[in-house]
Amino acid sequence: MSEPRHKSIDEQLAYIHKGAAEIIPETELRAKLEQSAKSGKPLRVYLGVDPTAPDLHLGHTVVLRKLKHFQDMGHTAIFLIGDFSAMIGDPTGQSETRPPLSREQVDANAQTYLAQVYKILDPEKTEVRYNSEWLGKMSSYDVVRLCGHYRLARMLEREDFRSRLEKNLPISVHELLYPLLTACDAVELKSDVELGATEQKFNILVHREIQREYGLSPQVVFTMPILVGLDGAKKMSKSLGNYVGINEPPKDMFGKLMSISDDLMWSYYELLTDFAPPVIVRLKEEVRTGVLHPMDAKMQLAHTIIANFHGEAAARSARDEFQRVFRDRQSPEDAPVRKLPRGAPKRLSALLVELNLAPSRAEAERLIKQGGVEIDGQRVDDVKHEIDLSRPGSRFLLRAGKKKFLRIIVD
RNA sequence: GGACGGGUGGGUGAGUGGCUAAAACCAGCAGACUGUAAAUCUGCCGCUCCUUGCGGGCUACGGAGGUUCGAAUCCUCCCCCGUCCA
Repeated sequence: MSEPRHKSIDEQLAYIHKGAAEIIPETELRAKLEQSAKSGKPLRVYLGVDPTAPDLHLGHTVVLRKLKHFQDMGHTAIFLIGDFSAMIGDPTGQSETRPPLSREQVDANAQTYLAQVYKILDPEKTEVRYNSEWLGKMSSYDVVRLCGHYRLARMLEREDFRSRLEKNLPISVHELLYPLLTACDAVELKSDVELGATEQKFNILVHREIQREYGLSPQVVFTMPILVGLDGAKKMSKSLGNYVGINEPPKDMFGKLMSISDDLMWSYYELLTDFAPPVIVRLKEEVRTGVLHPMDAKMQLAHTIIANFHGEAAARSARDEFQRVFRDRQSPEDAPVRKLPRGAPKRLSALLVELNLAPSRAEAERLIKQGGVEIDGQRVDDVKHEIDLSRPGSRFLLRAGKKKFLRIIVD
């Protein structure tokens, strides 16, 4: 471990502050930073995740990026994989007990998870832990003791529980255990700061209190806002389909990012880029006064985010491609290629389903009828249209809807 | 354990024997307009077959049986959720 080059406390705080939703208590963070500077002992900062959704999207990166900020300043970033707590599942309103993940599943998930996380964090400097390490060893006696440290009334203060009680929705007892068990992580890790999205605030606060119960110096609660998804309304999530995956091809990322609303772009600037706050303010002002076209601001945003994950060159080519296809209305240069076996003519609608461009024949036909399908730039709205698959080597460009292109080659 | 209320399409939620593939709203999709933005307008929105027609078939209102020419709607049993009482 090389000696970290500490910035001044004020500089650190300013850097850390960007995008933060809440820091509780703020004064304690400063005190801890000062203490750390004095003793040369880095702060222990952790982020806990359930390894249940191994495909990361930009929403996950908000908090990861914050963890990286701490790491960049020489503090210890701890990435905690909640392999044990995942089987309880964080209360979500429809919570069910999930079957425990097998060791193999956990390992596999953790590997794909980490591979993605390391696109942001420095693998050399990241401490990775699994909470089955200690939670798996607890006896029921330990659990009872743990529960003794917290009151039901406090537990029911949680917004999610309260609203479910009000709405007469079910709350399972095991859900109450989630914040308590994960508190053991904070105790075990002796963390100074715990990061999380705002929806984790309650849990992290419980962790803080339990740490105190166990005689530790309580951690600082550090929350980041939830990233709003592409629809501009709901939280970014895979199930809502309003997400940008960090492993997606640069071109897809570009298209998706360009489709966000102008208003939303600013929170993306704040939460997904390292642009300094004053720079963002200036951009915003330029757009407001008409000096900068909002689309150009958005392109810069998309470019910056993509460069983070795929590098500068890929970002640039995604941008060029975007302009070619959507501004200049030319066909995409490198649409994904699909080979089809030679054979009898096939209905276009059947082909769309076969190629996963439509979920069902009915929808494929609808798409065609409504003029959403093009072959080599020509709209095809005849439901009965058949595709000739008899000549080997023949090729055409198929477009289904706004964004989906496939280059078809007959084998 | 008892009393009562409830379980409808991706979501909210109408519907109490046929006119209901099931109102309405939201979400979603396509087209127009654009900056592949937002807003707006138009259309679509269970699956499937073909002769693409206000066409045929199949599946669908927690589950399983039953009554009926006909059931999301009535009956029986079961499962699940909530409230109150203990």
